[in-house]
Amino acid sequence: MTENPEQARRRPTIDDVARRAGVSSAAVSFAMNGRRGVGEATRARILEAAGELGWSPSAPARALGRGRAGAIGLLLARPVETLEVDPFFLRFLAGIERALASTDHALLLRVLDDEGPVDPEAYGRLAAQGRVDGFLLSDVELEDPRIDVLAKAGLPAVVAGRPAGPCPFAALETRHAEGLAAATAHLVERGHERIGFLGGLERFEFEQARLQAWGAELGRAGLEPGPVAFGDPAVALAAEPTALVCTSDALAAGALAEARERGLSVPGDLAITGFDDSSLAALSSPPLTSVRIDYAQFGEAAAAALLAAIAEAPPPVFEPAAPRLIVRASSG
Amino acid sequence: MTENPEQARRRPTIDDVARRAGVSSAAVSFAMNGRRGVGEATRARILEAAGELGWSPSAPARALGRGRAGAIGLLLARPVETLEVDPFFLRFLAGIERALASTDHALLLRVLDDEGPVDPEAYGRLAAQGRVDGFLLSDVELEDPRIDVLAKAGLPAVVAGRPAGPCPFAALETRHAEGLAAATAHLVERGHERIGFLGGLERFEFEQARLQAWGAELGRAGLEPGPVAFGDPAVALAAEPTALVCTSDALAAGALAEARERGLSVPGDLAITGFDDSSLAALSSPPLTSVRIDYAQFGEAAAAALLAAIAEAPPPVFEPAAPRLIVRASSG
DNA sequence: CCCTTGGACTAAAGCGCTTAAGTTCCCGTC
DNA sequence: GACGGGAACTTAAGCGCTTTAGTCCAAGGG
Repeated sequence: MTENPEQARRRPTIDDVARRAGVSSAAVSFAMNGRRGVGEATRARILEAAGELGWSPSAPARALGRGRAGAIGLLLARPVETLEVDPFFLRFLAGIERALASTDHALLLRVLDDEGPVDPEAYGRLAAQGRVDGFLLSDVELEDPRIDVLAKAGLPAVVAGRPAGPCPFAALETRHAEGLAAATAHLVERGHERIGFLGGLERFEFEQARLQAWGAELGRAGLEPGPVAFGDPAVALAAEPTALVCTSDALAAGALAEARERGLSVPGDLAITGFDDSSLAALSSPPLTSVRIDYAQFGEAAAAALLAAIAEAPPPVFEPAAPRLIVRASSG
Repeated sequence: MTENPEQARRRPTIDDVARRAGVSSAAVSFAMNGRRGVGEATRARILEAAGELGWSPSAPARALGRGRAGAIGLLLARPVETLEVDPFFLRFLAGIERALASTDHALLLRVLDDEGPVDPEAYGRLAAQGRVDGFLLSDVELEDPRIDVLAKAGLPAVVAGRPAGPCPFAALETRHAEGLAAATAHLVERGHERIGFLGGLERFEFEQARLQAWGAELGRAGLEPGPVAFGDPAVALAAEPTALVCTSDALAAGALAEARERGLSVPGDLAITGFDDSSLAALSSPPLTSVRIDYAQFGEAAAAALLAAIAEAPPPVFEPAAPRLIVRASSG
């Protein structure tokens, strides 16, 4: 039966390839994994046989054999509406893919649509099932429970952001805070003296980092800190700043709408800067001054770092690109 | 060695659970898969043992044993900038996750950042590696090469959209065209007689479907078709329509900017409708009339259909929600 | 009382790889 | 000319499940 050459179409296995190349299956395995122990000619013959049969090693079998899933996990816990507005995620994702493309790791994505903090269970399950070899963490919160959960899971992880507490994993960060400082400095340069800050969700570490950057920049300029608000443009405008630094374009667009409602002209009565240079920035009116961070590079670096950690190799260095301030009409 | 109770911490296996529950590993397998052949009491004992050990079946081992990956694949081939602007993808994704959450299938995501059509290779590779049990196809193009590739791969697939050619897979579609017709009808009602159409990429089937819906609606109203353009708002405005139906909010925002440049007031000189009700719609000025399609429901249904196909079960019925026209200032 | 039947469970053979531990064979060495 | 050593392969034992083919036993039927 199993030797029947007329067997039904099934996926070829390593043995089919071995037979066709006239070697043992171990030789095929060696050849496919670039290990030494196979001669040049033999290797070529094996690869040719594999090509002719259209064979690729079975990922599950491989995973089982070497105890590695060959995949990494990314869990997102923001509500969809937030993801939609925020270009971070997709750019970061594109970067991850770029890093993964050269290896043959896959990306397991899980979008947890819940409100509130991530269900740490979800990580544990994926880890317990051996579906992934490691995790990428983004949207780090100040008190992030996921870090503990992952530490217990025994899998490597890489944090995209700067964890507040002690953290056993490698962490990468962009120069986003510097970008926010640049936006603030830009407004100072324009002569503003009452510059407010409008952030998103207070619990995210990056919001806090940006708040600090804003404060520090004002300090450097010898200015009093302006009003600070999170989430609500109305609150931000209530204190009547002459300029407002926002941590996302969506917030800035919200502030724009609020300003319009109050009869304030932008940038005349109120200068506004956004963040991330999303499509909103160029298309809103007036177009928003914004800051562009290379999140794709960030994603690529984070994935590369994770792959290195999985391979127990030294982590690659990450040189985050400088943020770019893109000045448009909203800041005068 | 292997019986050493003080062995190093490693993930528990089915045998550990079996031993603890005092049964064979087969019984554990049966219990975990809800098959008959284990008594109620035994089943409970097994589940308890599994819980105590924190054991979940290994996904790779399972995949190998049953010849199923336990994962589905979604490949995206739009350039990132497009994905960013278009809320379809994330909403669709959220829906998929909703469907997957109850089963224990994982989602393998691949973002192909290339320009141009999808590299069909990418599908083949994932299939050949046995990483996925089926595919979800979106962004169907008129002449879509992926359908042939997938048909050859021998894996089930579900098409989110309406394939133009013959297609061996189940296909689902929303009532988006109806939504575009509603937007058109809305403009007709407002008294417009010269209503243009501005689409995105001509090669997508859904753009064509919307173009047709627009044309049909105008016909129904006894109006001549207005100017048609793809991609470029400037072209759309050159023919001086009094109203413009756009197939995305980003296009509509572009048209808005173009109108402003030409000194046209919106909606006074030109009424504009967008599509998808993205964050852009509410935040641009004037806010955009738009159409909301329940893409999350769509994603959920598509994933459910795929899971059914994989299980060789009859496909669930999909009752696409009615599109909702959201009228805002841009249409008068 | 024997035989069938079916439910509860076990033994063991895969699934398609990887890899530790050989086995050959050849080459260089003293 | 025997011998050590290394490159090129092979053998076979896993990896952790699923599943087929039993085994065993109690209950029911004749």
